[in-house]
Amino acid sequence: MISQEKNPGNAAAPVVHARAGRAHPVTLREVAELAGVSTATVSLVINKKKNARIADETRQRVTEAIAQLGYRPNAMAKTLVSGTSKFIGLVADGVATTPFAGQIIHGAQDEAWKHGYALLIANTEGNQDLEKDAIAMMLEYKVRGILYSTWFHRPTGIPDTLREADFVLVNCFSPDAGAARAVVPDEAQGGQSATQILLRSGHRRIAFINTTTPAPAKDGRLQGYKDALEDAGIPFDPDLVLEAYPDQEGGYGATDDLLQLGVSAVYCYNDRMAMGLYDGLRENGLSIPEDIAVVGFDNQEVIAAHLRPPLSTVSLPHYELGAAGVRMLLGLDAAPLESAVKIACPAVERDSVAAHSPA
Amino acid sequence: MISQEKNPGNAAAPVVHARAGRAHPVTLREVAELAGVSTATVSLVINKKKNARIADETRQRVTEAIAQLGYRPNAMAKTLVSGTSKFIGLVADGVATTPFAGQIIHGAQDEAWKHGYALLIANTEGNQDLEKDAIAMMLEYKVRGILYSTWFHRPTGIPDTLREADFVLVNCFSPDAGAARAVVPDEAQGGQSATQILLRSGHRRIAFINTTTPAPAKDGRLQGYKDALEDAGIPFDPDLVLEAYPDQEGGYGATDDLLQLGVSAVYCYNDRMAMGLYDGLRENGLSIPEDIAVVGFDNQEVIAAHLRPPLSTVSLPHYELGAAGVRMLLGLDAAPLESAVKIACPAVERDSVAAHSPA
DNA sequence: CCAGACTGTTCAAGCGTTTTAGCAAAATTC
DNA sequence: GAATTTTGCTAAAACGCTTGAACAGTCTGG
Repeated sequence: MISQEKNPGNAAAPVVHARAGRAHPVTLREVAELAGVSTATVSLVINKKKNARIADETRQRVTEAIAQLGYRPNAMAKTLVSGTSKFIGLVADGVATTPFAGQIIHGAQDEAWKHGYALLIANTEGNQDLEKDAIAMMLEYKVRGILYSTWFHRPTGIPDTLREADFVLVNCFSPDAGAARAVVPDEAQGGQSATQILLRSGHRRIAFINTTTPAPAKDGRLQGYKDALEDAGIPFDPDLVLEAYPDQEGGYGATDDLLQLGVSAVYCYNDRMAMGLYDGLRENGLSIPEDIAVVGFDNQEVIAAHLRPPLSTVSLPHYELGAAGVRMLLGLDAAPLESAVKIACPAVERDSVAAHSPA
Repeated sequence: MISQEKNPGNAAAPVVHARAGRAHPVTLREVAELAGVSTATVSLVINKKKNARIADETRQRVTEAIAQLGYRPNAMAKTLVSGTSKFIGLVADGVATTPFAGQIIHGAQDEAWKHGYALLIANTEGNQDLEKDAIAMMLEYKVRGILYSTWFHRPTGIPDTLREADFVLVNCFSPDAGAARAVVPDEAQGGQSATQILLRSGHRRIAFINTTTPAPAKDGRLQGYKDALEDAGIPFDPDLVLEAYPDQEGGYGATDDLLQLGVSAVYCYNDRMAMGLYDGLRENGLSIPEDIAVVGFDNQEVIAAHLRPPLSTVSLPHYELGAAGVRMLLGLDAAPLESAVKIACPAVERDSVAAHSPA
């Protein structure tokens, strides 16, 4: 029963070069002939048109012919007729390159698929020419629309050619409001959630190590921190906000300054920083969360879930961004032109913050 | 100069819903009419056919008409005529989900693009039905071929429908040799390189913490370790090989056993394990690389490059796998059917192994 | 038993290209 | 100056499918 049936009559055939023997792909006409009907009828059967009146017996015959011949519709021909394909383009400046941003692809893919669309992706690495070519290609393939995405949340220009298609910005937005539909993560809410994890655990004096790199995330995450403090009735103290380069080294390097602050908890701009900080804290003989509680941001699985102790953080909703982008493109979600739609960054609590430990 | 020109005559037009005003995409015929020639001529000009004899003046006129109308060829129509599209399908069981495996997409994309092909991707999460649909879709779109890839190196079955296309296995292979072209990482060479990093640094007694999970990587990486030792004239000692679950917790958990061994260096099955081991070692007051040298495997950037100290490791060549897969598919690289082509896993030396420190 | 309404199916035009064969005019040859 | 070649361009078929109009039959109701 070793899937032999597929290749009937190949007794002791020599190793037929992998590519099966479909010299001439089966067409509608051939199916029609075998079933003894017109191509129109076959088409009607295949597409299950509701207004089509087809005798059961005929339908049966056609179905059999299709199976027997192993017929596959030619999507290109279909598209030619209909004018638009079942493709959604995804041009990215580096989602494939970046570990977690890949989830944008994943989310977009799943959602697109759900609605019968396939993803056509192009990774441009920020190369403008490549980008232009990629968009042109997508246009030529008559994509339903294009998702223009960036690997980190930022403002972006909109290539002229992009305007020729229906498009949505994902994880980025146009500086001139009203210029384009867009979906981005809600940095402020995320920052607020992160801070609240600490607040809920009883901490009152909380440091924030922000990034040195200017970006919507820098402002948003800080704003969220302020919002959370305000809600808790704690005055914002600018001295508790440090800045460092947003990677492990930056976090590690901020250790000393942080320790000067006399805080019981710290919220880091991202998980990588937190990872570096773990090392710094440990070197100072401090333990997490007993001596100091830590939360990160991004929820970079490979890191956050496996640090010792596992890091409480807030998720950058890449998957959702991709999915929402598709829904927006297809007009399933509301898509205000005035401003970007914000997707929540849900908190992910792990063990770097004690259940309840007033300082 | 704010990219206004594109939409001429829109004085104070109301917010025209994003989608530009291309009611009827420009066709070849329209270009032909404007240029005062036949569609055949326009086609000839566009495709720069070498045998085509076109007067410079005509060519000029056509080119202008194209520019003026903003004509874009309809790729679907083209494909209909030619029979195959400029698509290469990539079906993956989880490359988008997995951080670094995303590089397979990236490599495939770049290489495909280089040859004028675009990537059509489908992430199936291992779902067989989805996979079948994905392949069917690709077949319907007349892809040039399909790359069938897995997120970790493993043997795989070949879906029947896949056989209808030209295909190459990427990061996986068929258990029945000779059944399919495939490209995989050279685990043994990688393991050997990893071990050699340690050997070169003067270590003689080297432990290997292998994974508990059966996989080609498990066997290959062990084999490489043995090979390296043999080359160095060091007898293989099975007692120096431990096993643990291949993540941070596994590495951490292996610390005690490792310390019993009295080795000066350890080679971990992967970077995540090494990361956990770092913690375990540190807790025992040991420092890396002074007290014990460590090398990992995979070169998971986010981790390896940013541990303290940065981890020496060996790269899993995902990008290359994707690229090689495409080349193989297009017949640019030799593609033996007997066995999978192996791609080297290059060593990446960082600071977790001292330059030269005989135990 | 006939007009009208269904039912089941086919005709044929059209989607936007590519491409081969062929035609008229211009250039070249002898 | 006729014969031949070359040049520049076009007609039209083909690619595989969809779809609205049209056409025979078969039913129904009066």
